[in-house]
Amino acid sequence: MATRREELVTVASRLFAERGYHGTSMADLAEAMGLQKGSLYSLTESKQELLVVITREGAASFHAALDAVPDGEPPERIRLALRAHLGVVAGQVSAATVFTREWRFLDEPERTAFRAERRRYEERWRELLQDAAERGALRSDLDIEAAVLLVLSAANWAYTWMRPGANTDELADRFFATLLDGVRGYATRPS
Amino acid sequence: MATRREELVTVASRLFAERGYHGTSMADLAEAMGLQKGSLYSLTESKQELLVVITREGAASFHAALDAVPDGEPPERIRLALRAHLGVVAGQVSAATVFTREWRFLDEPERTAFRAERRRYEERWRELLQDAAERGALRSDLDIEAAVLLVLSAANWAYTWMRPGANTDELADRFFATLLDGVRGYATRPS
DNA sequence: CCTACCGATCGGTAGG
DNA sequence: CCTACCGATCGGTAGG
Repeated sequence: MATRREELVTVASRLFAERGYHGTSMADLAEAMGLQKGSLYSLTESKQELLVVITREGAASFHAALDAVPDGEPPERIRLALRAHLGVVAGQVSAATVFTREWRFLDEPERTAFRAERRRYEERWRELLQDAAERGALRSDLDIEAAVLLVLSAANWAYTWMRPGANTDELADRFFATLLDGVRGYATRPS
Repeated sequence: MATRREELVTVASRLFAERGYHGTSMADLAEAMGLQKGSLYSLTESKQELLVVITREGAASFHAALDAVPDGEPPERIRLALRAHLGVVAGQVSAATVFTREWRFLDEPERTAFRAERRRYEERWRELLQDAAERGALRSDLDIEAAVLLVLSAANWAYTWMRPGANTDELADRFFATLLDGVRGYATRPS
């Protein structure tokens, strides 16, 4: 049973994702909530505050999903991490969209804090690959920076094509298989 | 020697990329041009018209870059196409950003036309990979859809991290190498 | 390219 | 949660 406050955050996620933060007015939000514009201010102190909570909850969701990935063989962990990330995107496409695309309209100091938080998330992916490489699960001459950027590109672009009902586990596995062995498939064997 | 009209389009690209279409006012554009707001209307008929030309020119640039890729061995062509795309992004980061992120604020019917145009561009990438696969340059069991989505993710996400002076040829080659042989590097050989 | 202006809408507030 | 309102700003226009 969602509170009106929770409903408002959900509605704001949807509209910010659809029309952009600056393309959404408080009047739009009020209409979607079935309220008068002035009444919104009993549920939030400002439009900006809604953006803050949506981006924070987005960050928390992505981190939590990664936290839940069990330990295990290095390359397998990457596959599960990819499943985790795409699962969050599909489960909350609007929030993921605001997190990825609208965060830049955060006022300072939240904007700077957000960037630091996102960097931390990307760092976790780098460590995931780094760790796999160090444990000999990846080719010895791997260009880790390029690989990380490739994985993050796939992860960060996903909100643009993700369908709510998509089978993200299967999608993640297909991405992973392509990344793991490449499109050519007869690479130099590891030395 | 750029005309004032051309200057305005360049300035609009930069501000739309920095602050978003709805986050940029005609007053902002006027200030950046050193004009009074009303004076802009001798250079453009509306703010929307600026968005239309920026996104159109962006589409034209990406297509032209792909057109200029010479024929050749299939996998090599993919590498050069990647260089072409990243070169456009680095050469016109602002326009590429507006093209990738702000196009959704196009009014109809331009918005629908834009989507069709972008789909055509993505189709060219699919054909590039498809062709390479059919000519035996890629592994026989390749998941082409996943590979195309991976390449397009890397291409479409590039505007977020690209630095204007970046060596895009080298970056493209590193992406290509990672994509070609994968992160593991001891895949099944093609049958 | 400027000045002066238009009606509409913006985010937000007061008082109930 | 509503009505009534605030000053500021919005994109755009008229007339020069």
